[in-house]
Amino acid sequence: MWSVCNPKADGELKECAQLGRTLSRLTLPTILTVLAASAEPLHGYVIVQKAAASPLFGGSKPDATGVYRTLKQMETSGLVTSHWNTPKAGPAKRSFTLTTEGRECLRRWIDSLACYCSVIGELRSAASDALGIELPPLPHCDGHEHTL
Amino acid sequence: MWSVCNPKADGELKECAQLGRTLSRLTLPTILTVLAASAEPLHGYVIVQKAAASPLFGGSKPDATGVYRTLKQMETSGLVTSHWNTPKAGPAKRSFTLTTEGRECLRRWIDSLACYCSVIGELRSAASDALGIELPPLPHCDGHEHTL
DNA sequence: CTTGGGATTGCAAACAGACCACATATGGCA
DNA sequence: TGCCATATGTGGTCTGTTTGCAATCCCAAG
Repeated sequence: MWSVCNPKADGELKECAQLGRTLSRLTLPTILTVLAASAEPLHGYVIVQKAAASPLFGGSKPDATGVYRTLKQMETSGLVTSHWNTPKAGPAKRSFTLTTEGRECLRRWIDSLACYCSVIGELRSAASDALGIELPPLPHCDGHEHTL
Repeated sequence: MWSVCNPKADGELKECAQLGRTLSRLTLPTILTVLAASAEPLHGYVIVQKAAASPLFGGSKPDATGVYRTLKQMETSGLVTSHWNTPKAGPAKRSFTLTTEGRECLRRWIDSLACYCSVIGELRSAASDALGIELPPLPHCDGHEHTL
């Protein structure tokens, strides 16, 4: 059903922890990262493919609608620019390039992500504390071999 | 405006990374943890206070309405039980106790949180990779000294 | 003519978040 | 005595975001 990560069998988790599919606000930094990792401009469709390979989506493609929407919103806020390729052969494609601002934004996201991580980590350790068990080591989250 | 964590000045982050206030799905495990950490049953009002001290909310109280609603939903799904205290003096209070199922659920959440963490960590390292900078060490997230 | 890459819009269900109003109870202050 | 702040619990509404689905369009290859 959802895909962030699945340390246990599907069934066991479904019982209880209702995780969101996408950690719900991480699509944007994922797209930023995909773009930053690429030498050339990419068009939306390719971004969807690449994003699918990211840890966030763990192999299953995110809904293209959402990606296009995010991309548009990113353009209006200046994180990316786009231009149309209208090759003689093939459909028109819109290619997106990261702006300097976009790169800056991603740099900031690195800190934000660290905060997310530490908040979650603190909650996690508080939880195992409260249960009186020792903090289990981070399980190796499989289900997706990440190559962004 | 929001409070998860603020490594930089407010302004700088607001520009770009739109973090949600609550990482949006972590209220439930927070409540579970608060309850698990307490020897006696707690009533809603106290849970709100204690949750406010958790890393998630970083000092600012979550909306009480939401907490009560979550609590109710948790009861119908068997994670907590409640009973009314109607002391001679003082208003009636509803006290919540974690069930075995609730404790089990929290245990599962510990794994889920680990996954969140590792997904975010991977994204973070992919991002700094893509930017060609080295992974900055986790900044110390202040703004709240956590004592759940 | 169907399939598939590529982009976009609209809609609707779902949910989160912030309020507000209400119902009690206690204790303190003027 | 009357008013108010602080506890406590609950219901309702309003607004906004998420998000997935369906439908549309273009073009090319088979």
